Order: sequence, then structure tokens, then C-alpha cells
Amino acid sequence: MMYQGYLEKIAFNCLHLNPKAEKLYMSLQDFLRNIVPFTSEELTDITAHFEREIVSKNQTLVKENQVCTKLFFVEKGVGRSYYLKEDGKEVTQWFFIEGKFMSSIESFFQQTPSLYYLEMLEDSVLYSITRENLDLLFARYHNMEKLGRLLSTEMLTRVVNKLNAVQFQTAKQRYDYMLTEFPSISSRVPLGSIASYLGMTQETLSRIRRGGTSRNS
Amino acid sequence: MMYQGYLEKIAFNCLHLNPKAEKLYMSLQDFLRNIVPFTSEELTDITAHFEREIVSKNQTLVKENQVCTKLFFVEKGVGRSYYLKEDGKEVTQWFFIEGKFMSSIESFFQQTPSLYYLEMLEDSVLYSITRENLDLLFARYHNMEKLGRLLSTEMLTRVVNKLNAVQFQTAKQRYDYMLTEFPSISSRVPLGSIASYLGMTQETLSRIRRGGTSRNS
DNA sequence: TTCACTATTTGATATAGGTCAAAGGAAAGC
DNA sequence: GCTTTCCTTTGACCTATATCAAATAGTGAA
Repeated sequence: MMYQGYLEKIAFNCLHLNPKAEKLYMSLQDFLRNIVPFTSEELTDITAHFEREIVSKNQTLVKENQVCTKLFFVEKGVGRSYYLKEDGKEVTQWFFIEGKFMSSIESFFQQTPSLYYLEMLEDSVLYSITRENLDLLFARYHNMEKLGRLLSTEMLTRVVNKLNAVQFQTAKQRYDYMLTEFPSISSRVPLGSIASYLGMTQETLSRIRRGGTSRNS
Repeated sequence: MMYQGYLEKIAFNCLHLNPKAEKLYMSLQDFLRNIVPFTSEELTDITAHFEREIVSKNQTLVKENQVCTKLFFVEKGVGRSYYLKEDGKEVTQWFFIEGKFMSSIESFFQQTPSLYYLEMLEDSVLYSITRENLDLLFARYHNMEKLGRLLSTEMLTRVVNKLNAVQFQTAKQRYDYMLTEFPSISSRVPLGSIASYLGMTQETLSRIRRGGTSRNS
């Protein structure tokens, strides 16, 4: 994405850390400012519509069948969305790390019951906004609408990448894809969550990590 | 999606046909008007920036490694995006039917070489717009930006649905998913294109269609 | 109608990765 | 420090779907 570069640079500057370091910190204002050239007044008004939330590890933000009432920005921490298969197994749908928006998208935008659970996998700092406030900002600022469009498009290309990885690659290749999409995740979340994200069992992922017998790249 | 209902209704009205009929026709103006409440002046200006293109069956719109310079609206016809695996096999990535926008999204929005081919699978009527003109419209009309956001979000949820289907369902279930996502496609395009879209071989799809021995729903 | 070509179906066999079962490890509560 | 619980690894076996090969059915051109 065109602002991908910026993002890494900001994370770097904010932290004085290597961008691949385990934990990052990404402020909402810096994030917004670097995608769309908001004025200071706009930025102040926009961020005033978000609410800071501290949530602890393993806390669930949204349950299946609830309407997801908020969009979250992850300032610090990691979360995931997941759903339960008929047999009760959890399937991770996506991970959300520092500097990303997190929600049960369809539920939030259509105000329908969520198919997914949202939970944080670490103690985290989030900024949340309600649907009404977001709509208000979309209506008030052309730039905000643009932000929404750019973020949607970015997410779209990420999901398409995952789709291609999941659909046509071997288990090993999918794991490699994941290491580039979420470099920090592999050391931060349980293996089972990663395995289901990649569409394989934890046994298979464990064998891949061992790096043993497989002949696939 | 919130405008999903409208879409079907319009298609219905335009055609006086059952919405599941084989071929639909969807005018750009009607499409736009029913997603966002554009004024007539806006609509006139916007549609004036599109160019009508008649393309014939099997015509390629964009090749791999070309920058995709246009976004297409499909008024009539079906297209697909696909890429070539290392072994030269075509893999269908998406189908685009009447009333949908079609492009190599990442290439078009980032002006990078396309990973995909775009081709029409039937004689088709398209409306195309260049990146410059689209940006101009995004900048000129807040409503246009909103349209972009809504369409991106819609596409995002569609891709997520496919991802879930492809990742965790049996071949038979994936085929059923496809019948709901693209009801008309199964009779309009070659079996091989559908099979690769669903991440299976054409032999498997053929066996599924026969509806034989499989014990999966 | 026939030819040439392409798309689809069918059959036989192979394999990546799943399932089931159990054993180690690590970490959280007491 | 000990205990309980959860997380990860390992092994043995199985199944859905791929692969390879060939037969059959459609389709358009002349």
C-alpha cells in the first residue's frame, strides 16, 4: 500500500526500536495523519470521538451473535477474530496488531449479529469508536471518508493475499506467508491459534516448525 | 450488504426477468444511484468520466505484469481475473458479473504491475474509468468517496466469505458456496475455470456435479 | 455431415495433511 | 516448591482430493 512505508517508519520513530521488534506501539493520531493529510482541527475532532480502553489478556470484546457496536484501533497488543466450527473447534480468522483497526467488520458496518468472536491475546490498549460517531465523522469530513476507503482497500488486498496463500500453497508455504504478513505473531500467540488461521492442524504446524522431513520449500 | 437488496431489485426491473435468470443487464447510473444518493448533476458528471467499451468473448483486458490502467463496470457479460501458477496452470481468482466493478485492484490502485490477467468470458459491455479520472471524482465529490468506501467494504466481505469457504470446507461445500455467491456462473463459464476458482481440480468438480458417492453434504 | 479441437467425464493410483492417542513441557495458582 | 492445567510435540494410521491416463461428449468451421 502506498502508506505502508510510512507506517513502518512511524512505528520505528515512535519506538526507537527495530520495526521487527516484538511489541510495537502506534498512536492513533500519528496513524491517521500519515494516511490522509488531515488538518490539526480535523484530527483533534476525530480523535475526540474515540474512547481509550485498556483490556487485559484473554478478554473477549465481542461474542458470536452479538452486534459488534465498536470499531477498535489497536495502539498496543494483539487481538484476533475467530469462530467456532460445528465441532466446537476455534478457527482464527484474522490477527490484529498495533496500528491496525479491529472489528467484526460485517457486523459493525451492517449492524448484524457477528459471526465471529473478537478477543485480545495480550494486555492491550485500544481506542474505540461507535458506529454513530464514525458515521458522523464520515459525513462531516470528506477526508475521513477517504481514510475509510483507503483502509478498506488495504484490508481487501491483505485478505486477497491470504486467500491466495491458503488456497494454493502447501502448509509450509502458508506458514512462510504468515511470517511475512505478521512477523511478530509467531512468538506472541499460541500455536493452535496460528494453525487454524492458516487452515491446518496444530500437529501439522508443529511438524513444520520443527522443519523436518517435508520436501516443499 | 445494505444495498444488496436494491441491486437485485434494479436488475429485476431493468430486465423484467427473474433475478436468477442467466443474463442480467445493469446500467451504471442505476447502480450508482442506488448505493449513494447522488444528485442528478453529480451522476451526469460522474458517468461522463466513464467510457463505454464493447469487448468480445475471450478478450483479455489486462495481462500479467502490465499496470492495470482502468477500472471497469460490467454492464453486461462475465469476466474473470486469473493468474498462472509456476506449472502454467490458470487459477481463477474472481468472477465479475453484471453490476460489478472489475479490475486488478492492487495494480489499479497502487499502479503496480498486475499479478493477474483480466479477461471476459462472454461478449460484454463495459464502462471504464482511468485512475486519474477516478481520483478526480473522489476529490470532487464527497459522495463519490463514500461510494468507493462502500464498494470496497462490500468486496471485502465477499472475499472473506470465500476465504472461509475455501479454507475450511470440503470440495462439495465449496461448490455450494459458489452456487450462492455466483448463481448464474455455473452455466456460463467452463468447468475448469470454476474448479480453479474453488481450489480444486476439474476432475473433482466434475465428480461433485455428478453428485455421486461423496458422503459430505 | 464430417473433421478437428476443446471440454468433460471416468478410472486407477498416490500423497499431503488430517485424526486419534499419548507423552513431554511450560506456566499459573496455591 | 508443588500441582494442576494448558500447550506443544511425536507417532501411527487414514481419508479427501490430487495426479496421471484415457475415453467420451460437445462445438464450431468448412
